[in-house]
Amino acid sequence: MDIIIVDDDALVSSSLKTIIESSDDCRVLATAGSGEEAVELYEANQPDILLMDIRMGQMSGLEAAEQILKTHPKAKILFLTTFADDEYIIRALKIGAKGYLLKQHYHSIIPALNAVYSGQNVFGEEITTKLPSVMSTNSNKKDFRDFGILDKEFEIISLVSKGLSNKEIAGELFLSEGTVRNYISVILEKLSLRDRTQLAIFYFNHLSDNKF
Amino acid sequence: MDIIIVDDDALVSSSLKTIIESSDDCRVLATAGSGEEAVELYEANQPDILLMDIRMGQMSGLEAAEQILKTHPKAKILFLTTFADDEYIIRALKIGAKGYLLKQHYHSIIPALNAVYSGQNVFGEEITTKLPSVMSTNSNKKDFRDFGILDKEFEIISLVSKGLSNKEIAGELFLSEGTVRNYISVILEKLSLRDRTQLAIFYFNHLSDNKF
DNA sequence: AACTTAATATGACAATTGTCATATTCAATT
DNA sequence: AATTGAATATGACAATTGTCATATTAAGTT
Repeated sequence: MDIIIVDDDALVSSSLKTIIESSDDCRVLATAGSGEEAVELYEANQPDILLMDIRMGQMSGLEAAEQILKTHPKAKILFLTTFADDEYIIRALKIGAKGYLLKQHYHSIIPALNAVYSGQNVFGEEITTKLPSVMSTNSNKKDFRDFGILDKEFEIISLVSKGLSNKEIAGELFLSEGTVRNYISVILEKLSLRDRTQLAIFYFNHLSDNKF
Repeated sequence: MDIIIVDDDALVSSSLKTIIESSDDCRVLATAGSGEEAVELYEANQPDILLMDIRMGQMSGLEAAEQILKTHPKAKILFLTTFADDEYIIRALKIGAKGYLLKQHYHSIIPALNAVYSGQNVFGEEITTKLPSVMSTNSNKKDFRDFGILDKEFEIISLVSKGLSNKEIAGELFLSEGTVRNYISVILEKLSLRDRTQLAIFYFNHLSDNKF
């Protein structure tokens, strides 16, 4: 299958090229260094797959993709980036990209290309867990520890996230209401949040311990 | 890589087996015909990938997956079905499945398996186009309508669930702060909730726990 | 024109919430 | 015994929130 690689870092695109051409049935038709160039090269070469970085100079990969898909709705565009950014995922999906990989996993690039070529959509491991409204099954307060959240604080967070008021939480944990308020105050500070509602939302976005 | 196939239709699983074993690096360790059997076989064989139908006799593929992932969080489970149903997508993602394919595409099964094996998540063509809508706020409207929630109210709910204050919501929707308060008051009444935090929780619960 | 309805707004009010500075208690450490 | 440091508490305060009763306005409808 024919592939075009787009990345503003020439080192990246050339090593990608090496990796990809190590597979018999992959050919790299060209490499581009910008979104504008990507559009041109796509027109000229009509590759099976366009493998493109998202963050680039002036025209982002997303914009380039949008433009290409406008004239070639069947184009298979696969994004490749270092970060798993929620905004990007959603936008990439909306635009109609065939997937979104992380650069780190170079050994999984070839299988991903094949899957896309055969009509599938492919997403890097970390992606699925980040989809809004979708939470991974493995619960962990490790995430919270990363923010310096203590066990007791975590307990309070999970009660807030069940919808309890301060008074109710106090009753539940045999603390005074004021103490609970203090805890929450500290928690919000640590997580740079403003109020208990944002806290609950944060909890739901980071955890899946949810049984109500 | 080692694979176990689960489908209550023996014809399907045997033809899948044939397809998969046509690839040199795939071995089918076993085939199961029910969710219960799938759990047992997984325990016994620890395959690299479990390829499983969603709709089956009494224990659905989703339930079986949930159970397996409880004890084997790293299990790679790939669903395979005839329908692209929103509910299923959400549920499968939430559980932690590695993907979701459509039975129609025989030729793309092997590439998909390879991609999953190498750590990617794979979704059939039709899936991705649905994902954005599934993730977007629109998808839940229906659920909320069941509670008599109007469009305008839903808009406010989703802003509350993003962590905005009344003032911010007012700014966003060009309403007065008081009006927003009134709206929320009505919403809480309709959903029998007490405050905005419970509302956000309710919202998130309906996103992720969307019906079994 | 008169009537009705939906959407929006206001003001008053109490309750809850979050912040902060300052205790108190108790256990561990020196 | 004295000191330290956590966990917990208190009170004062402002801001936010939720409730409610009551306008106002614009858009239909009769």
